[in-house]
Amino acid sequence: MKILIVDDEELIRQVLKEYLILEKYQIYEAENGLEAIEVFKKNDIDFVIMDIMMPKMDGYQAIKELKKIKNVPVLLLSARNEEFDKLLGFEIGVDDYVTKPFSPKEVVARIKAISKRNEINKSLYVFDDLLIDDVAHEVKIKNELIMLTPKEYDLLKYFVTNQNIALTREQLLNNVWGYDFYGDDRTIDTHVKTLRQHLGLYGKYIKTIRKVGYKFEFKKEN
Amino acid sequence: MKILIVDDEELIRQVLKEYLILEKYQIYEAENGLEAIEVFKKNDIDFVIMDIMMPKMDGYQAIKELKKIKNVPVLLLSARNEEFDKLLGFEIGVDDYVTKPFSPKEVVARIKAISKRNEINKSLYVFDDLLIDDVAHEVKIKNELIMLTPKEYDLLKYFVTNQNIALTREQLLNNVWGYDFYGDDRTIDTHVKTLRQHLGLYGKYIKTIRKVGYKFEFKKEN
DNA sequence: TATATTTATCACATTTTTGTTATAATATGA
DNA sequence: TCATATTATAACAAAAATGTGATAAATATA
Repeated sequence: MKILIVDDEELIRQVLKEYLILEKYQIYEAENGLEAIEVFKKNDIDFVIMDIMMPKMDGYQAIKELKKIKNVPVLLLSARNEEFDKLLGFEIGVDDYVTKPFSPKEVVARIKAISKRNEINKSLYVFDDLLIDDVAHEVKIKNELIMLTPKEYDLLKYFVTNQNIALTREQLLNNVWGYDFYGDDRTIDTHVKTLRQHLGLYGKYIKTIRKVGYKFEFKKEN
Repeated sequence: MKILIVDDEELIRQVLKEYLILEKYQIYEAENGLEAIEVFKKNDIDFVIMDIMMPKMDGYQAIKELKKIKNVPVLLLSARNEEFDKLLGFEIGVDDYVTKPFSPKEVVARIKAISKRNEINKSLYVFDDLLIDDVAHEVKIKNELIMLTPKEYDLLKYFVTNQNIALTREQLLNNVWGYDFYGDDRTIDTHVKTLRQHLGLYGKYIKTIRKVGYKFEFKKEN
């Protein structure tokens, strides 16, 4: 996980960095808001630790800009409670905050908590032994990697992100193949076939809905 | 479009909010039924996501009250299927539901689906223990899946979307079979027969109207 | 460019659904 | 009540939809 630390005090950045590296996080740094946006654009940052008071562009502004690019969790650092209070009025998406002086351990603990909280947001789908990890772009059954073709993967992903919804062939074509695809409906059937084969036991969770299309519906068996 | 999220768990509200904001919806929140009504009165809400189990005033009550003020589509969140079953007796206007734990993406997809439908073209029909969920394209009786053929399903859907209306065979042929169907009238009878069979106890709610056709009319017993 | 992989389409097999027919059951009205 | 009209039912053949395997076209990769 890539964390971006934004603070004008080098000492603070350094201390945090040390602690976070111990936790296996990958660290990026920035001295002010403008720099933060630069770094944020270039790297696929997962988490931002942001100071409010900074030269050039302050934390408020920076967070607003960052959120436009990608919605990441933000932990705010502020010198005093009053500073933070001002922020509340802005209703920027801040996930948590600590006031200076803080203990690095507290920061680490809070980052972990926030990360857990957003786990629902993660692109990880688990159906018993079937695991679809979209970040890693891999599918596993009983911890064994399943090799899917790109189309099969896309199709599966669309199915699991639209669980329990009857998907028409048209919908599937539009959303998996794209609106510019003018091929045959039956193409889907073939891909569903191969996908089911690859999914083995889990293939049956792709239900056929006659005259309509298909539906992914997982029901735990006992 | 303004969506009101009513749930006592902040995490759930937050997660849903994040996803729905990405879809450009304007979000309002409430922790319980009472608060929901407050917020609902003050703002011109277009859609409500409602949890059943809440302190102070539960979802049942809240929906009833809200519907008095303005008839908006409601998506229900419920912890378990049993909770939802209880609701069936109430015949409140619920348009769709998901059971926890749900995927935020499914909720978004369902909201989109419901929004597309107009008043007449609802997605969820409930008659006591009979449930017709058009998003999932399934029919349940006492929470048991009923297997219908495509024609039976279409026929049933046409019946329930035209409740209490005597439908001539011609109407049924035109609207369920299509205007280009030039077959026999008796075809309907056969499909009504099998549909009634599949609906078991609920089959009787498809009334025969001699010399005319059929009518779906549900009346709560006792 | 050659090779391997992936994708789309076709043709045929299999399964499911549908419409029709014939016959039974039921309702209606004289 | 009975004759008649109308609907319900069951069986079955025809039609339609989906599953499948083979193959050709397209695309990516070395």
